Amino acid sequence: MQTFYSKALQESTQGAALLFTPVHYIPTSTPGPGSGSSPVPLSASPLPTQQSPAGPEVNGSGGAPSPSPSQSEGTGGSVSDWEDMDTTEIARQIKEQLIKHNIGQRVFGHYVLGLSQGSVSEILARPKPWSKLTIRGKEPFHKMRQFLSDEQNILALRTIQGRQRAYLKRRHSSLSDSRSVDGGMAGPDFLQSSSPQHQRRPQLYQKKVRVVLGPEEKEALKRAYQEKPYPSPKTIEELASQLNLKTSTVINWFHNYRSRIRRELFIEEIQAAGSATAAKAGEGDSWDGTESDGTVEGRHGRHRGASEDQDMEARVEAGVSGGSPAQRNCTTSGSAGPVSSSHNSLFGPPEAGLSLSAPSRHTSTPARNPRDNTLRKKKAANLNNIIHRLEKAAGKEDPSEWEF
DNA sequence: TGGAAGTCAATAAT
DNA sequence: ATTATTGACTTCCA
Repeated sequence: MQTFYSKALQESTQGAALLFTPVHYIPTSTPGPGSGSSPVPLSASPLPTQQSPAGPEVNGSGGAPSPSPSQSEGTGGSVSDWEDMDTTEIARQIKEQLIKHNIGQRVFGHYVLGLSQGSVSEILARPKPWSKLTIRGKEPFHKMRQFLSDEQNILALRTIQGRQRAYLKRRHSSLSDSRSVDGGMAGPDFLQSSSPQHQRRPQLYQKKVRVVLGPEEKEALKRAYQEKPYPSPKTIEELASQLNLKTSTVINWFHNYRSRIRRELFIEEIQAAGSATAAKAGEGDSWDGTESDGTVEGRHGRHRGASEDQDMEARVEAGVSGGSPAQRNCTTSGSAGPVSSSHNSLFGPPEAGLSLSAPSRHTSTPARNPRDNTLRKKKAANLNNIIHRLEKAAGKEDPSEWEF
């Protein structure tokens, strides 16, 4: 039924035209390269989400899981918020389809979701539970579900992917000497967000250089985080100067880190909910058992354990198992020492304890007594974090308690 | 003003 | 070539 694009095949010469009209894509900030020549056909192709409240029929073939339409669940009945969705399941099905049909995340993201490849990767690998998503965050899932509802969608997308590859291949071979087929008008818009374009018109804009924090810096930041997930401006300043980073970088790092840890916790929640069994075993303290000890770890071990690489964490964690941000922050913290001390700092005003000092060299020091230390630190850090959130929630935040 | 959520986009890893 | 990671940025909200 609801095909995303109806734009049937096109004539188009260079295969530029597509079956799909990319979902609306509104470049918020950076007028990227070619923004002038409208890189992405901002076709106002109506968001599937918005127009048809995914009626029951959606369930049809794709088999997208769609629970009973339990009218707007809380979020103020916005257009795209009608019913619950099993985000994990949807993500799973999408991944399955993409793999099965050999469709890349970039194409899928561009034409179906209106998102970048990186965003698609995240959404598919770590979908947040529906209840934690904002209206905006739910949109991709609505689109994905709708996408799954009609087999034609995947077929059309496959066609596009095929053309794209063919085009790129052609270009590659015949364009070795920077031809200009692009000159006039960039090739297929699907190239829009890909790097090749940058190479084609390097002049148009300055490629942003990405700051890459070194292992020591990350290490120090994580330690700092462990002591204080919400550092004061003063602390941030100190961190920045000590690490020789811009304060904005430090601020961003904390934002990102907190955010990513939170996401892990969300994910863990649903997993935990899924398997009540584990609950039994773990017992003990709900806070640590639930929050970040087991599941998150496992998850991560699978997802990024390998890539955690460059930090010593990898090694230390190896002894334990995985390496989620959450876990990392706990595991990592201050190498051997902090264990006990970190405990203090967690509940007391640790300004003093904030030691960015020598990032304990990772080269050696594998996990010494990993399990014990890491677990304890993990719990402590986690508790610290949770307490903070509770404090906040309770509206009784006491700066003297949490800020230095 | 600051934090959270959501993304982008550079780039590292596969 | 594709996917995963992650620093930076935008938007929204309290």
